Amino acid sequence: MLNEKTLSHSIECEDCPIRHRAVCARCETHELERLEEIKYYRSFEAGQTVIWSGDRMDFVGSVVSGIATLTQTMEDGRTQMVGLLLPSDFVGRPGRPGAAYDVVATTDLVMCCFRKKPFEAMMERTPHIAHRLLEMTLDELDAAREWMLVLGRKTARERIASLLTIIARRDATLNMRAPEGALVFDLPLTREAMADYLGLTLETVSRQISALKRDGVIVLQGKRHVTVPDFSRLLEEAGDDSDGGMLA
Amino acid sequence: MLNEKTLSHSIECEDCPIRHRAVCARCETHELERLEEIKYYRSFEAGQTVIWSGDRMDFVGSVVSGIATLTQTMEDGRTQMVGLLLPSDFVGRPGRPGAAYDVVATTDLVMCCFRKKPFEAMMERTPHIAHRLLEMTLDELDAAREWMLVLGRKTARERIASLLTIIARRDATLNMRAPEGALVFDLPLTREAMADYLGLTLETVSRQISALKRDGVIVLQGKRHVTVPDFSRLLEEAGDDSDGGMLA
DNA sequence: TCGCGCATTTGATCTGGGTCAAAGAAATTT
DNA sequence: AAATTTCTTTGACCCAGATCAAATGCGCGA
Repeated sequence: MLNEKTLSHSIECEDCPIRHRAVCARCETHELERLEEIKYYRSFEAGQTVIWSGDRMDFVGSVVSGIATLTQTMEDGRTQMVGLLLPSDFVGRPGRPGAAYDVVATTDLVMCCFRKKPFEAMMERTPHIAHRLLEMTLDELDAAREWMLVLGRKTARERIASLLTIIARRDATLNMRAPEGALVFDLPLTREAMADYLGLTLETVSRQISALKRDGVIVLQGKRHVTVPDFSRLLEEAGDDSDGGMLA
Repeated sequence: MLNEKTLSHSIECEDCPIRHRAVCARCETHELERLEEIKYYRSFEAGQTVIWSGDRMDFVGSVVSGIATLTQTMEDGRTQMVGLLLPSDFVGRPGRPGAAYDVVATTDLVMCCFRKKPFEAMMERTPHIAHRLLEMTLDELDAAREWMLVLGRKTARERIASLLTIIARRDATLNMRAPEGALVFDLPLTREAMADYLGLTLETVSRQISALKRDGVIVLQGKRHVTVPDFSRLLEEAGDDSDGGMLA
């Protein structure tokens, strides 16, 4: 979540449309130049694999634009998405040699990367970076555990609503509220990708989205553009009555 | 996992049967005394709640003996375990005011705690502590994501086998191998607690354990004492052919 | 504009695991 | 040792979601 505290501890990256959440600009300004030295950009097309699970990973970085997914695959082909990477999200495991999951670009993707060795060296010298990373990793851990509840105990309908909730909360166009406090956003995932995230089949995803549409919880224009007329209703459907600070 | 690297970066705590994994004794020995000053022990009986989700949490610490669980509960009573705390596991969220989950002792439990404020202050001064905590949090994140695959895609039988695999790998008596490379351990959880971890009902857990017994994958003496005659067979049943370093 | 490929929807049927119910088996208390 | 409670197993039945199959867009290049 891009809250005030997060932003105040971010690097200002004049090239990127987002601010890196990994390091602290305010406290360690003198480190900025060194970070700039080891920074580079990588672009990927939709569907391209950024890195395969188990491969050596010699960079860390953050998503500048586009969407990527972290997925695990079993030998027989069953796959489970274990993370959704949106702009400003961090990728990489400082101190770990290899990638633990497949990282796949689901839309065209731009990443801002830092070479890993120098980044880790800088982390050694700059306590705030380690603290910032710890903070971010705790956030990811919370998100993963929240998702364990979704996967372990929620019904298909609740899972869809939970996913819509997450996307609504994180989508940038969320600022653009329609009248009456409605939320408008685009689904960044195919039905199949949603199914992989939700532990369902794509048919079930499609059916439940149709059901939510039929029941007036959401309105669909086309297949991807979603309007949520009443967000608290959606939260209720998600089986989660904490509004997470979205509403007053 | 208690590997060599982990132990070398642990505090030697002469009172505890385990070594704290939170901080680095080798590099920052001068900090040991300060840690000792803010250290205290807490005991809990089986079934007792250590802390409720949302409550203010003024300590961090690690499990000395016994087992605790992290659980999330929905308003209607559905619960999902999101973490299993075994001896040497760390509890607490440095930098976060409250507990995110219910922590419940499932057996009699002893914890070695540090008051949070001074611990955090020490973390500020001692880079290795932040690094160690980052490392541990990355481990927990991996475990949580691994479990997302279990909850999202595995069958009931595979889930049971996955849980047995985890317990077998972590149980101390694992060193005590029976002849022929068999593994012997005790289940530290009731059928209901297993169900909460696995996203199943206790009846399904019971049935699948019976099935694994019938098929010779495991042998049960009583309800809790388990012998695994062939660990690679168990891994196969878990749908996970990486042996995680257990076997040569 | 047509036609091809892909994403999505919808239908029909099947099944793994949930639900409800009851009967053991241990552990604990009296 | 008998009684009570708690944990576990097993059975019968049901249903949410999977599977298999077909139709319906929808976008894009020729």
